[in-house]
Amino acid sequence: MTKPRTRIEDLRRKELIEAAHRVFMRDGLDGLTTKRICEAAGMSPGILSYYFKGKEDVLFAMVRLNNRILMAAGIAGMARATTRWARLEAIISGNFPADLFEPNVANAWLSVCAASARNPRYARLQRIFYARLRSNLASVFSGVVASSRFDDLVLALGTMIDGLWLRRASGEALGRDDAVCLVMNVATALLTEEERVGLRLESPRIGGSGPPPHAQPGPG
Amino acid sequence: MTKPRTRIEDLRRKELIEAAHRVFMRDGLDGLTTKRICEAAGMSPGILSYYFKGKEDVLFAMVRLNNRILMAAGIAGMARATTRWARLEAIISGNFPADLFEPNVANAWLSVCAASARNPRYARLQRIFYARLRSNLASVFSGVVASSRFDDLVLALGTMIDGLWLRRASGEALGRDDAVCLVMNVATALLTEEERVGLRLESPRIGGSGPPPHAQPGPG
DNA sequence: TAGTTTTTTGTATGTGCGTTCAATTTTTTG
DNA sequence: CAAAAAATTGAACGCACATACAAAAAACTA
Repeated sequence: MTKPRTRIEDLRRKELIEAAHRVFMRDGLDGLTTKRICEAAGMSPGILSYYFKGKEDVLFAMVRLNNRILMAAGIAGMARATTRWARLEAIISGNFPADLFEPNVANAWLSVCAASARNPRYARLQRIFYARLRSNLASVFSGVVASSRFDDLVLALGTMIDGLWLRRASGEALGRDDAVCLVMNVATALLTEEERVGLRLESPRIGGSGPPPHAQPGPG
Repeated sequence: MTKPRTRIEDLRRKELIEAAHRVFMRDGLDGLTTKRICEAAGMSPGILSYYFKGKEDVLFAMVRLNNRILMAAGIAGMARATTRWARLEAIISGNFPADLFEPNVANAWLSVCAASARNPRYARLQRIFYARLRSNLASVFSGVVASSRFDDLVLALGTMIDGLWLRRASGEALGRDDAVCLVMNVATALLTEEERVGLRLESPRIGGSGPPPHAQPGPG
């Protein structure tokens, strides 16, 4: 045993991370200061360095929380999917959670994207997300779409999802339903008639050796 | 007459803006400080406020320069296009200039996107760019593609271009040629056979009442 | 309750930033 | 060339930030 962590320690950590997340959503990555975080948590400014090594630590934990929230929001629809096509719809739909696909959230995510170019830890989180999307789509397409075309398909859908989030950050872009619709249209157009039939007819293998049926909401 | 601008004044302005652009590309938006800008221009730190009202002014001018560079890089291919299809290819291709579709440039652009959520001036520049892409695509599709489908088409292509730039910022994404190829594939898939034939056969109206044949490279 | 540890506070410190400005150098003018 | 104007310098200022830390408060223990 190295450390006997107290309950209060974990609690304060969580409170600070959640406070950071609130400030992050409200003021963006630039407006995120230690003082504001502590203020939002109802604590004294010095408390942060007692529970964290520094600001970077809180930031990283906060981005992870953000990712977890985005992911959790998307899982719901997956369970009800009984065909591959429905599963595809659930994945796409899960990438645009109704209450999260909003300008401020999108902009926050965008800031992290921009920052991850010079921050390996963020870049790693992002890679994990992309990999999960790919894995989810693989569970839909494998056996129906030729593997040679699979890469392009994943890339096109993923890129489009990213682009829609990016535009959402500007505030004047498509809303959730239109975004889902657009991606589904593109997916439909990219598939052959034969493939579309295959996706509609076959039942998905649930609980098999394939990847877990987790939605992959939000691009980062 | 309000101001008798000297030659040296315009020259220094230009030098500072270009220096800012270099620093911007090298250190990102966060690493862009007045000191570094002046240093890159080979001048003293105080010079900046002599030629500009403040840092924000240089920043804005720099983003405009960045846009102008991106635009200029894409015009080339347009002139040689003789069919609508070739024009479409030129527009898409022009959105990924060979020497500019690089991680650092993409990341710089991404920073501006993120910042434009809280900066009306940046947002305005971005809107102009989107409008121009739409206008360019309109000159390709009008008369061949039903206007009811035009919006979706523009949106899909524009979003995909944005997404590819976003991913390019991470450094591990598609290169220029693959990006162009992917967007063209999507464009092909979204068009009907009839429309594709129409685009290939008809000659584009150049110098007509349509929009100018300017490429629209880079999303912002 | 008295002693000990844990937790919280508020202030202090150092750093880097944008900006200002009087002094200095360079250029222009008569 | 001398006087005036323009251009440039480099140091100084105020500010906001992340962080450190001694003092105070609270919680726990025996």
